[in-house]
Amino acid sequence: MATEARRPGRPATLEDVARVAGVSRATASRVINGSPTVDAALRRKVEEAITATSYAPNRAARSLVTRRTDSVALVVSEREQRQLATPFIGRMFTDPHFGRVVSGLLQVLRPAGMQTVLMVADDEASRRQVLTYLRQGHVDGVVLISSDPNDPLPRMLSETALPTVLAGRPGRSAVLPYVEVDQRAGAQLAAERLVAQGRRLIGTVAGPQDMPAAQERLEGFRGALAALGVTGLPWAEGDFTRAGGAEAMRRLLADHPGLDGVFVASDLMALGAVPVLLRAGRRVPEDVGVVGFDDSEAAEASEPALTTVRQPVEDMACEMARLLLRQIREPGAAPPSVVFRPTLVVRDSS
Amino acid sequence: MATEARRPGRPATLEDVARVAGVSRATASRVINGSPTVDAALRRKVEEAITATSYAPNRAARSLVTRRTDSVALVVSEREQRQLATPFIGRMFTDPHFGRVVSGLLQVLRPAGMQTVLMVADDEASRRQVLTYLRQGHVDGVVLISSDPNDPLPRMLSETALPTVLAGRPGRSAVLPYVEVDQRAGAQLAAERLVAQGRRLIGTVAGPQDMPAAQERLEGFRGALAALGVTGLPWAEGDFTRAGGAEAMRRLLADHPGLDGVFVASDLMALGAVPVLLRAGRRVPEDVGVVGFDDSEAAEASEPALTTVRQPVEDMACEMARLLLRQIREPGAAPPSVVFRPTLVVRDSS
DNA sequence: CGAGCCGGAGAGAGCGCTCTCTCGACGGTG
DNA sequence: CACCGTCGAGAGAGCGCTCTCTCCGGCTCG
Repeated sequence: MATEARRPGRPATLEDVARVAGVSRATASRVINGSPTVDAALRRKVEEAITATSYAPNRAARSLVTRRTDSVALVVSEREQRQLATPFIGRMFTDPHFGRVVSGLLQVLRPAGMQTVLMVADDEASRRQVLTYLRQGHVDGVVLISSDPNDPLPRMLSETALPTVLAGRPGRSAVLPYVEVDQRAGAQLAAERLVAQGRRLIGTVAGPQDMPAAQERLEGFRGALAALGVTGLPWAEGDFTRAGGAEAMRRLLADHPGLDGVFVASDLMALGAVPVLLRAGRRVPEDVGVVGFDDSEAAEASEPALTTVRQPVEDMACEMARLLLRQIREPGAAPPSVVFRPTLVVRDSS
Repeated sequence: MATEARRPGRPATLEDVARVAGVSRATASRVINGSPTVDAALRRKVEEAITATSYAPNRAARSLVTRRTDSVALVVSEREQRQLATPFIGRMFTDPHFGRVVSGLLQVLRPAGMQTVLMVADDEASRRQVLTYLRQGHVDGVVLISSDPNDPLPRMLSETALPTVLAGRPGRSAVLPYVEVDQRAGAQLAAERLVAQGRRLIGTVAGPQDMPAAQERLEGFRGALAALGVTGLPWAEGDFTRAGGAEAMRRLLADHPGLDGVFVASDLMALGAVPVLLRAGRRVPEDVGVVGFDDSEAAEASEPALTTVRQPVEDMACEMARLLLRQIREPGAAPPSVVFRPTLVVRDSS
């Protein structure tokens, strides 16, 4: 169209829009930012000009003056992977759980017009780099997913004034809002299920005991069993991987061959643990009942389908995004953390 | 430190650095951007000032004048998911394959100082939104991962001048560079393996035949078998999901109970197909050999461990990032597409 | 010894936008 | 009829940076 491309090859600017609409730049800006003090006729003209020039605001220019960027960082913080030969970045990315979190976040961030910048911190250097980036005001807020309980990033972030939300309670104390599932309540659901089925020789494959979530699942499970009159909980520690779950199950079974029920603190570990039981000649659920944790996709696909404690991961991620947006819009008071109630999903394994 | 924070609460600017170093803004800028025409003594002073003020350049301001943003978009384009009750964004995120791609991309982008912005296009509106964003110059380049062969986005992107790389060959013709594995060669590896084991009643669970990759795997497999003297390939179409693989396997087995070998066009489908065979009383690999495609993590974990055609996903993603960076640095000529050679990973299933 | 050259540094414009300040027009009031 | 308040619109500064242009001083060369 004739009105377009005053300067060849460059996208239209507000100046162009104003000229086409026959108004000042300020008025065009008012229309774009929804100011109420614009005459209806002029507003129409500006809107037409915007269409005619296919104008879209330059975020860099806007951000320069407003000090907002309309984007947030999704920071994935991982334990350093020194032992790997190939420099493999972001092992967490291949975890479907992570994908569910991303999906939930985008569900809220996208309609809010927020862009999401993906960053990984997996060693001292990258952590510094990420922090510098964040501190420099390139994003309005941060969602931090950390798999390392000793991660210094939460504390470092809490020292900046940057709005931040954590996925899960941080290992070290940091006064940042987080979103998490009630681990103890989840463990209690598992305990109640197994006991209700008449199982009494119950063990658990726990997660790494330096992670708060894993600790709470173990303690919560032990406490719930005790409340139900079952004491003396045998357990083995896995590392939240499939292989780790298998290994822990093997140890547990060797020490306690009479087990008739197992709470495995993650579905992924359960996926490793169940075959160990089967190969040892135990039928699941007839001989040994198994309850997992997460309700990941793997739970449904496993053989037999896994009875498991469901975390509403997507909902939790949505809530994280909402908490973050609230902090961004109302600076100052950090919103309270949110703890979700887990539910039990009964399938075949118990 | 005393020299910091000339203006309270705001990060240091180039002006601050210059003042602290006792030079002009221009010289400070030269040092930061590595201009060679700076006296060594001044350079030192500026570098000290940078440290003292913990200065980091404001990207918005820089981008405003350079028209570069030092960030690229990772656009995930998916078929519209109307049928879902909950607005579930980005089902692809939960696919470990996607995570591997992200990991590979970051491996190259991060050292290059490029930020990665995550975007999803899953319907007409979001596609337009994404395109507007991209066209406005908010990113220097685009990596497009599309699961929809009829996706209009590649064509739309090729009409912009924006550097772009596609993951996989696009369904519709678009003159954009892509990175992909040689599908036919992969299918040939599978055919050779099965035939070498003396199998002759060979079928295949193919992928959706509107996807080029799935087509080529089927045709490549058929062609390779023919070259080996095996003709008349029975096949069933799956949708690249686990359940779809199981369903297709069931149909295939019902029509051809005498099968002694199956090429399943993705590991995920194989994960569904193998249990169908086992439940039908076929031993794997004794009665029926199974070869998958992808060498996903699932392949190793499956029971029996899956013999599969390996795609070097991370390497391919690295290459995508490199192609993109090259386009960004040398505008004009789009680099050629790159096709990777697959390899066969022999495990237990065939 | 003076003209020309060149390396190195500073001055200053301007990228596209927002937002304050100013101004004009209009209508209601004393 | 003069005054004031209000509403809508424009003028213009300035966000932090890059980059061209200009200038200065020291060197080489005729």
